[in-house]
Amino acid sequence: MLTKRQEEILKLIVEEYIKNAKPIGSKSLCDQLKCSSATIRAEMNMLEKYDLLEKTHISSGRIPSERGYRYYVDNIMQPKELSGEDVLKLQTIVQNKSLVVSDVIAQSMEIISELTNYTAIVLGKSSSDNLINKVEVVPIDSQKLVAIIVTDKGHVEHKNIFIDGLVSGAEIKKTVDLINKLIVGTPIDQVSTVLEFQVKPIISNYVEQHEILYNAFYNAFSEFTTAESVKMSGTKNILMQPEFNDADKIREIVSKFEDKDMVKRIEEDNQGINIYIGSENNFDDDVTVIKSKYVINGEEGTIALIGPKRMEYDRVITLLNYIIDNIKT
Amino acid sequence: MLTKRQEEILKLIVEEYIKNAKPIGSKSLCDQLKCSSATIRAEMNMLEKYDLLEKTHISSGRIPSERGYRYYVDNIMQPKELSGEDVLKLQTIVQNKSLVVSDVIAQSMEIISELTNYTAIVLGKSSSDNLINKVEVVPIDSQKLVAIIVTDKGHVEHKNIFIDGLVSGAEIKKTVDLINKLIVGTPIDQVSTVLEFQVKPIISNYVEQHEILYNAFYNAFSEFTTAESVKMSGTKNILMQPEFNDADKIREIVSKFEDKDMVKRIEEDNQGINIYIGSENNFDDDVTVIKSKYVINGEEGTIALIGPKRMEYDRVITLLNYIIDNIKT
DNA sequence: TTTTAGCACCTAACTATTGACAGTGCTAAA
DNA sequence: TTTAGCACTGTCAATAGTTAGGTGCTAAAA
Repeated sequence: MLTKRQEEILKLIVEEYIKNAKPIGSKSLCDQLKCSSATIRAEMNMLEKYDLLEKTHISSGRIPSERGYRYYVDNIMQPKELSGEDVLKLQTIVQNKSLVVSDVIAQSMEIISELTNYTAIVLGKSSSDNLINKVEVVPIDSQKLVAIIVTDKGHVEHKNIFIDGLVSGAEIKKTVDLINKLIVGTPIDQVSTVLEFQVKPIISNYVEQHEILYNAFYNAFSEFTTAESVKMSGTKNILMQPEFNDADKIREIVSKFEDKDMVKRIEEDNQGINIYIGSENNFDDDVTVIKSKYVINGEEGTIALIGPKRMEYDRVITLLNYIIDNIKT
Repeated sequence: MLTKRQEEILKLIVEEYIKNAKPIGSKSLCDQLKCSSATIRAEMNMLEKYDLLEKTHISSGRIPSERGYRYYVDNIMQPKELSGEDVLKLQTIVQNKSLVVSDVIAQSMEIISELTNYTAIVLGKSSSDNLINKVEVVPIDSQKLVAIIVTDKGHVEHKNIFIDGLVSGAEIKKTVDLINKLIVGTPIDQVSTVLEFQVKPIISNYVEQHEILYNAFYNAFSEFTTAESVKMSGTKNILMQPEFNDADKIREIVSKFEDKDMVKRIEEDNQGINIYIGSENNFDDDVTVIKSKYVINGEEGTIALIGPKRMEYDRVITLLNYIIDNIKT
């Protein structure tokens, strides 16, 4: 158990380090704690024993360890009031009624990325709550079609279909009508099931070249469900942080950002704001990932901010909460 | 005018430097030129006077200057045969019939980016050759619609429409039918003209709340034409080059890549493969941009590769030419 | 028992200094 | 015209010295 004073010292060190990214020496805390540097050094020593502080070298000032940040986040940090400026910028997005939910989220995260100078990520997932509202097929030429699916939440996805053989327009239209009749109202992740168990058994009764057509549509539609969107903004921001002042480290992070599989590992399962400091996250040991799943009115996905471990935790949490709380259509 | 031997020396230096990014000393060329290092030094001295070679410091070996690369590209370089491996990888994309032209280009450039380790950019522009094939509007709720435009070339774009007022579904449908009747076959960049001069004058005859509806659709559709796509692949590749072994330079380039306005400056007006070495391009003085406009079957845009100034010019030109020549639907 | 002053000690970061190395330009001879 | 020889130059890496900002420990003070 930490004493009051130890907590106070930890708090001061974490907050100072978040501001300046420079190790904090004992002398600089004398004023605020009204005691000598020797006393503070003794306390720092204890905090280092508890693995809450670290030194960069044997005679350097202290910086928070991962556990130190964790303790700060769990026990010391106070929720922060949003500054008027921050609210103002977010409000204009959040209250813009002509945007669909997914755009509100994407644009809000862009703003937050600018406000905080961290990197924002939005992982969108077509929720199973999205029901097919309409399927439209537009012929391009004799062998190519464009299939468009619109969901009840306003999602639009399209896919090119290549018909491997000669099929008349009338046959295609019959197929589309059949699919439309059976598929409207289906959750987007069950489209291929409906195709297989409802469309397939009866398509041969109505359509001549049913095999070619069924296969073409099945291939196209089976991929709708897996479509996940990844939107990033401010990728450069985190690279500007002084802790990444190294060509190879920057390259490493840029590579990870470019690797969509790596970015998708950010995906979050738990509700609420979750914080993964350094090795706690599965993206990069030198960053903190703070993220939240959202399920808003049928939209589902993850919003995340990636910053240095010395992130402005209180501010970021408040900003993310503002979004989660205020985007409800 | 350069002598045969001077050209030979320039050629060797450029090609060697492209391979290894290390300054070339006079001694290393003795074998290939069958003369002493002193002779070569004298020639190098001439080439430096002509501003074709540079030294990194007073007693270093030589590297090509921008003019040196330019001379090499214009006068020395020989077109390169495509290696079997390169062709193989590109063929599978180029010959994939189920892809629309824009996807073939995007995917080919991805491959080229991997093959060369440079950064590939595809700037797509909805060409005025794209004609509206179909306009579809799907209602989401009482105030939101999704409008979808499909062109005859298979482009799909969608836009959310927010109706600022209470309008019945029947009125909306009347509007859409009217628009559809008048707009099909219109070049995509003239949609707003058609709306203004053909739809606006008569919409009041058919639709009750014509002002609200006209404005909503006009706002949505006027933005279709400006939609330009920017696709990049292998952004990290160029950062891996040894000449960018500096945190700040990497940050600068990443920032430029993230700035879409900056990337759009890559856009090319001229036909054919064009090469902009260092300060010749308007993106970054330390890179070479090699690019070409393409107009293929109604698709229009720019493909570009960004690499270090010591780019494998011959190989890149051949690769880009392969794409331009082989993608014709 | 807690706090403090004082001191020995530590490391990073900066500044020279040095020698080896790889290259140059110039000159005089081939 | 070419070449060998030589003086010269900048980079790089290793080494040493200095300073600044910090520490831990101890013995005395509160």
